Amino acid sequence: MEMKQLPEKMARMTPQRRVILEALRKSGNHPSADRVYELVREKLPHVSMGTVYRNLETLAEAGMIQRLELGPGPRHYDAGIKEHYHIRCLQCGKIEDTLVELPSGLDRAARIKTGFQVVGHELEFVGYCPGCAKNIGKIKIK
Amino acid sequence: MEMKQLPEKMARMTPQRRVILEALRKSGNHPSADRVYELVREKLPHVSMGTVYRNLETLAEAGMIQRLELGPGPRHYDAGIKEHYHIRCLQCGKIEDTLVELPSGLDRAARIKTGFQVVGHELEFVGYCPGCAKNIGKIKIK
DNA sequence: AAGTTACTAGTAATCATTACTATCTCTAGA
DNA sequence: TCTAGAGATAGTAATGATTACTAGTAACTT
Ligand SMILES: [Mn+2]
Ligand SMILES: [Mn+2]
Ligand SMILES: [Zn+2]
Ligand SMILES: [Zn+2]
Repeated sequence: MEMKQLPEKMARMTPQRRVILEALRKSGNHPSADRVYELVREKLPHVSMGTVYRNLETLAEAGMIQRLELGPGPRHYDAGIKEHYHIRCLQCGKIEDTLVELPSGLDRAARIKTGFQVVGHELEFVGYCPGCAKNIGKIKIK
Repeated sequence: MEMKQLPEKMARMTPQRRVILEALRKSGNHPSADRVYELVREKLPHVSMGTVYRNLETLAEAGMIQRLELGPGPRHYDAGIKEHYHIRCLQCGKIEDTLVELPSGLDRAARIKTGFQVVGHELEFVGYCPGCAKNIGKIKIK
């Protein structure tokens, strides 16, 4: 009897995959792949960068983590999977959750305006985190 | 007597810069740098990729065009500078304007929730364009 | 146990972007 | 008008992030 326990495209929960998922969950914030790599290496010194990328991809594909594709620079990952938005500091790059709500009919409005079959949306706020904000103006930007 | 006619950081309107701006404006859609490069080369066969990147950056910095940093893949540019949102086709990558409105207090709400000094936000819808939507399901995705 | 598939480490390759360098061009005085 | 910068350019090298490839290992199926 065959039964599919793990999501599509993820046949096995390997040690590497498990540690990568753990690392992301414990990190608290929204690390990029190479930050996850650093964390994972503490447990698995021989892990390869490719394995980290591949598994972050696989986990995201399976809906167990979220990819954050917005903004410039490297991609970031999020252990939180329920929809929520983020704010990014233009100075230091920090990414934090932003618990604001959007009107529910938004995607429907987009479908009506564009004729696209709308799957969803991505939203990111940008600004300066408290720490950086207090220094803006004091520091000369280059 | 010194007088600054052009926006900060853009001292001169060179032929290359002008053609790049023209190309973006005439393109209608939301090209990436290397699409702009193709278009510009029709007028200036000897233009270099670096010039295209540098000037798109400069023009954006000067507020004459908009950079679209959303989603995966290369950066895109937009001759339209008033705030509006976009939708991206997950199949073919096409980017179109989406004329929906967001509640006005949104950035303020984000500031209150996060303590960040909020500069603005970026929003992108994702889905399937009419052309691609009608083929989804018919085609085997690899 | 054997065959099959998923996965991994290590490395090479690719893609998008930025940096560097020598040369050119414009412009503001002298 | 001449000239010294500053600004810009073409061409190329370098970088950063990600993906692809390869040969070997581990796990599942029968
Ligand atoms: Mn989050
Ligand atoms: Mn637009
Ligand atoms: Zn900051
Ligand atoms: Zn499409």
